[in-house]
Amino acid sequence: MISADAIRGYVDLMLLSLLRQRPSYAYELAQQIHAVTGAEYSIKQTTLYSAVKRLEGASLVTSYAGASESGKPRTYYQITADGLAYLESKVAEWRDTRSVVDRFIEGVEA
Amino acid sequence: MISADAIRGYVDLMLLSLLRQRPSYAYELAQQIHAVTGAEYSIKQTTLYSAVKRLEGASLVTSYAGASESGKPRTYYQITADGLAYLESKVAEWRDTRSVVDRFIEGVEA
DNA sequence: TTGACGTACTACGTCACGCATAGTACGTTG
DNA sequence: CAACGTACTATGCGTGACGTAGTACGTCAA
Repeated sequence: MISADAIRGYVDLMLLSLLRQRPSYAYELAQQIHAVTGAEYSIKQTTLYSAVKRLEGASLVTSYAGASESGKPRTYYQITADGLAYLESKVAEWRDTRSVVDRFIEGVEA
Repeated sequence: MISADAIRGYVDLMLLSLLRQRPSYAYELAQQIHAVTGAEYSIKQTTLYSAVKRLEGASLVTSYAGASESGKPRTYYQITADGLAYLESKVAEWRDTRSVVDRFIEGVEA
């Protein structure tokens, strides 16, 4: 199980990387995160909705109303060119961070 | 340059992994972090002091007064058995998180 | 002698993010 | 007709890294 603290700062990266594949809606994004992490992390509803709003506010995604198979219509999110660029910069930063943290834990048994 | 957001949650891990080698004091820890990260991350004084206090409060490190070559005496920090165990669990969590994030960014150019 | 510099801290406040808690609302299905 | 899954919104909290600021001590150069 991955804690919220451990994943903090990478929710946006996860969401944008999923939206890079194709437009999606909140509920599906949550399911995909659950699946991709092998159930090690389940994003909370509030986290997810506030994250997509944040992304939309920053023009990294745009939203449009789409039909749902059942119930209320859903809001689909689509990555923008800015969002893609942001994703790429975050990925670069992630790779830097990863190599730095790895350098510290060399030799630590776990 | 690694942002504070990217490193957030891993400062304790960095500090404990340094203290695993040998006892040290705040200023030296800051210098080591600067060096190990290749100057990509410089921990701020306030961050560092609040972090070691947090670690001490959680009994993950203990402190003792030691002489300094110049100026005021310094506080040395030493990792405890609990601290070592905590470090190992954090390393395990880091490895999980790392593999999860990597899974998301597969195929993203940076 | 003074003042810049490096070292060694402390106090206080700010901000963002992930989450807890709670509630609304709609449609299908048993 | 109630339970369930889906599709959200509102409010507030805790934590951690940081900004800003100040104290204090010693050395060294001008």
